[in-house]
Amino acid sequence: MRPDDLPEMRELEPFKSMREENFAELMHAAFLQNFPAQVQLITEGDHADFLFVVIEGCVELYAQANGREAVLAMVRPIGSFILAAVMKDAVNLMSARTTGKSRILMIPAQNIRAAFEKDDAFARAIVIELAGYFRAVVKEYKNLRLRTAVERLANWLLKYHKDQGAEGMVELPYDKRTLASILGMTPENLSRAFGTLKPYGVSVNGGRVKLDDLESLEVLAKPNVLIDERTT
Amino acid sequence: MRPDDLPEMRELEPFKSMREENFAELMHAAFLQNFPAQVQLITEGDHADFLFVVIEGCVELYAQANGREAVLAMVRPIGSFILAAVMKDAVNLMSARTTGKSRILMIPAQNIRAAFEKDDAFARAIVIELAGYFRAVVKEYKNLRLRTAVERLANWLLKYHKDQGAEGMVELPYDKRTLASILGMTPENLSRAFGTLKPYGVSVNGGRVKLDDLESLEVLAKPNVLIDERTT
DNA sequence: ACACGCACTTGATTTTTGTCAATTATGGAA
DNA sequence: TTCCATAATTGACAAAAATCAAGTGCGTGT
Repeated sequence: MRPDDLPEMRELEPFKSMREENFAELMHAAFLQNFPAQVQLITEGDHADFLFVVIEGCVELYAQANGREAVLAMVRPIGSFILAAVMKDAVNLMSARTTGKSRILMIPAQNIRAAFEKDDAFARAIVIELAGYFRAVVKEYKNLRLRTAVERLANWLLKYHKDQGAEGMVELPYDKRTLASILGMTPENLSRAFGTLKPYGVSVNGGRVKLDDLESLEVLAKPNVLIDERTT
Repeated sequence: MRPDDLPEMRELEPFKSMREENFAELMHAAFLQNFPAQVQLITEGDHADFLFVVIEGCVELYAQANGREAVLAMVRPIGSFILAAVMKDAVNLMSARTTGKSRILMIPAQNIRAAFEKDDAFARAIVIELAGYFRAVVKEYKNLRLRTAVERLANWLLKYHKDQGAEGMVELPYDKRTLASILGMTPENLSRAFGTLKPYGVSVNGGRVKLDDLESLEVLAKPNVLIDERTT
């Protein structure tokens, strides 16, 4: 790949802080691939051979055990995944599949690690990146431990409502079965959770959710910066 | 503090990789404190002013919301906590309290960040440290999402059984209410979970648990390296 | 338009987990 | 030792969530 094919990559942490020559070298080793929907990119337990960067489309990170499956996160442009496994030269803890047509940059793990050894600024940027990832999972964990399913949905709605301009409307970014799994519940339970939120001004119409009474929804949800805030 | 007061600190990642002068400087800025049991060391939401290193004793990391409380982790010698918050110069996502008499090293956050800027090897060691933390939380998250309470207990027993020499006996390292919270259940439920494990050769006597039928316990638990292994 | 498949919903039921209350250990301190 | 506070257990019950089984609705392709 040519280093200037993806100017937005250069703007992305942790690549922003890299020395030009190291960035160029990394990009030369990388592959930019187009994938259709529902392609398995990595499987949990496999060795992490690439760092993945989602340039376009959407990727679902999930895990399986005991006949159960859980969606752990969705990665949208421009976001990377399995950085921790790459840095530790270890196996993936999650699987990944595209949920729609996607354009994905694959950077060989050994090149990432080589750049990490060579480029001090890159190494430091990765610290901040990983610290952010760590804190994001801790928040997800707290969300699951400290809230019921209805509370998780209510807070999810408030968060995405703010993201989407806070105009009394939330557009669901994925289908409901995926949303249910992200929120740690079954699709049936998500339907019912929407039902219990009706008295709080929440009305669903396909992928559109109308929020008519934010005050009472917030009373129910009790949003918490130490769980819901993305940047904190 | 004198740099040679704690030789074991020097052996600990990420301090092992530090240049001698930087380590000495860090240690000079640090405080070694003795705390009795049940002392609140940090509170979630407060700014992270110190990196904590448990030298002796035990510290409980926990979080609260919606009138609920969850123990997220126990830190034993020699382990550190809130590294991510220190690196990001952010607020703590968890609270911490001593569970018994403890000796704790407190290193001012700005000194950690200064050493991080100055010492390239230290910066790189922190990457590995944080990547390990990240993967540990992901495993905890998967444990919670993909297993029932009884399965979590069964796997916890198998893990600690191996830790303690695999001699058919597990000594509980903390009281049962704490263990219950670590496993994401109520104390009442933990009692009942021990009850359901009785047919699988599990018998409890105070803080001692006897495992008489590891084979059938493993059939029930279905241990998974991508959840239960500490190092992977 | 029609039929088909699929996502979603709804209802009935079970399982799992939490809550409340009452007992029963258990481990110091006097 | 006895007493006391606390931890742990047990039972009855309630709530939350999962499961199973129909249904409904909706968009696509023919």
